[in-house]
Amino acid sequence: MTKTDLPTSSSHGSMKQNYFALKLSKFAPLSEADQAALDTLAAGAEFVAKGKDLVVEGDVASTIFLLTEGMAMRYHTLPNGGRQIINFLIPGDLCSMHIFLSRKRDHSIAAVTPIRVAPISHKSMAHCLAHHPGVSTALSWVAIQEEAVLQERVISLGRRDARGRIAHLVCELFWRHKAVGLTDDQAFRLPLTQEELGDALGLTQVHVNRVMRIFYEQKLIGMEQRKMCLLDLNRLQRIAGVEEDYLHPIRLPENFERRCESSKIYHDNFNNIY
Amino acid sequence: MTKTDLPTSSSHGSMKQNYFALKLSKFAPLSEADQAALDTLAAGAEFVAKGKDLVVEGDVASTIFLLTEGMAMRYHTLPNGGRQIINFLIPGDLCSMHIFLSRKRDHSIAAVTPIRVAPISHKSMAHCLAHHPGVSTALSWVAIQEEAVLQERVISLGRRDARGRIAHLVCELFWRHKAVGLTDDQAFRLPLTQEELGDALGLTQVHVNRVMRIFYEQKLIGMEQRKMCLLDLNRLQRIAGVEEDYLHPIRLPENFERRCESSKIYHDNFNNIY
DNA sequence: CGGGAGGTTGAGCATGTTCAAAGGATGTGG
DNA sequence: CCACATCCTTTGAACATGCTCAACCTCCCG
Repeated sequence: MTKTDLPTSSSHGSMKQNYFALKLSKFAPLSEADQAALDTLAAGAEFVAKGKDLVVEGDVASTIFLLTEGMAMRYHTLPNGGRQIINFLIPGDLCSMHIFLSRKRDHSIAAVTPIRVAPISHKSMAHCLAHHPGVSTALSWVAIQEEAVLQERVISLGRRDARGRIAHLVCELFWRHKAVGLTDDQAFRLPLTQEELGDALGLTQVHVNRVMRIFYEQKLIGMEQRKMCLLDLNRLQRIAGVEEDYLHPIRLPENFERRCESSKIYHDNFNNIY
Repeated sequence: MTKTDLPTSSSHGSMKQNYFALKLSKFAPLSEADQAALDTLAAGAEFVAKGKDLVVEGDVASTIFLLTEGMAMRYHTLPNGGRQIINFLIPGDLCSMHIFLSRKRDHSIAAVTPIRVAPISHKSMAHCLAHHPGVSTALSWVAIQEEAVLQERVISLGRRDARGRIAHLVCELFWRHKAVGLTDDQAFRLPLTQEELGDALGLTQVHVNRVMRIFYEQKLIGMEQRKMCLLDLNRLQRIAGVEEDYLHPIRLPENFERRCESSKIYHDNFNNIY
């Protein structure tokens, strides 16, 4: 399983779907030109083997990566050997533009499955942002949304028990996959080991197993061939401790249109920093 | 203790220190004009009583608040009544510009002590960003740094035990206070109850107490009159699981100057969203 | 002096951990 | 195509960290 096929797209067609463009389009209207620009960015996708580190410290001013296929993770290794997975990346996600902030070897990004990433130079990113206001707007929203997800993780780790954490993570990943069209009804590909889940949730692999076992028995979730199916979303949400009318942060904010005026966004920001 | 004096500035002078400007100046060089603009922003500070909610949902497009004195917190309440404090705000911090993303009553901001906040309208913020590139640059860095802090919280909650979490939080708060000149040698004001610490750290008040008790006995920290003193920073860092040569994310990135070119930053971003 | 908020302490308990071993699944090399 | 190796899951039993409940203390402030 090192150089085999990339089991990402949930389905049939072999037409290459641009998940990045799809995701951004949910945050701001994208013109034909915007779309084309995004396709260009995503074009030169390269293969990276499972388990390989994509980003390590030192690459201070290196490239940004756009994940086009497979799953990756951002993680941190503690002095005692423990690992905390900060979050998972799915197709359409950018590998944090802020990595350069980190110090030594902590806080890297690795491929969880075999993946494909499109390296994007700072220059071409800056160019794209400058010339495609829609993209800029959308990316700003993406950044905000990412922060919201991080906050949810804090809440999970701080105040939810094992059941709640697992239920919540599964829901989160489901919503995110859905946002890029990578769901198949209530199911989506979840190629994570129980150990990886544990490292993201602050639990041991053994305990993740036990809880998931119970979830299976209670027909809350189903899993086969690395495909996870949410059999009772409502109950999962209740276990996760999200309100009845819970709307995931991953969605358009209300009065969205009102706020989308024009112009580049991230753009100057970006230029300034890099 | 509802309307008494605000016990913020560690010291002597009654000259009003602009912590916001001080903080930003560590991220980008600020001109006289920039400084003046920041002073204007921070000018109309209003009093808010301890325990009062500053920001609740619904204030979608309301003002931003700049904390000038005292301590506040961002928190979330779970359906079961539990509370997770996402982070603490100290003088010079902005109350997240992204609150409008949240939904119902979850995720509010409250005053932990009596505080003073300067309300900033979107318009004046936008104006400031547009005309003061240095401010824009610095604010971008602040946003990045905040995300880094959030990540550290995830790591703490996920993979550190009670001792590590407490040691880490205490160090973090120390560094942040130091960055705005609110430390007095190894000491700083920490007006948090053990319950609040627990709610930030995913622990119970009782357990926070027990661990801190041990820290006192081991002469790791000292506390009197709500003033916390780090008696052995190195050992604390080791307990927190931060490397020997640990440099807090809160600092200028290496090759910083190289990256500071010019121009507005946050600016367009901001205009677009609000 | 009395009330309240916050800190301290104890005893029993529970959720989740550790260690260990065995049982699939899957892919590789012979 | 089988056999082995590896990685992942499953399960059990003992243990431990941190929780709950409950009481008491202490200091501040009115």
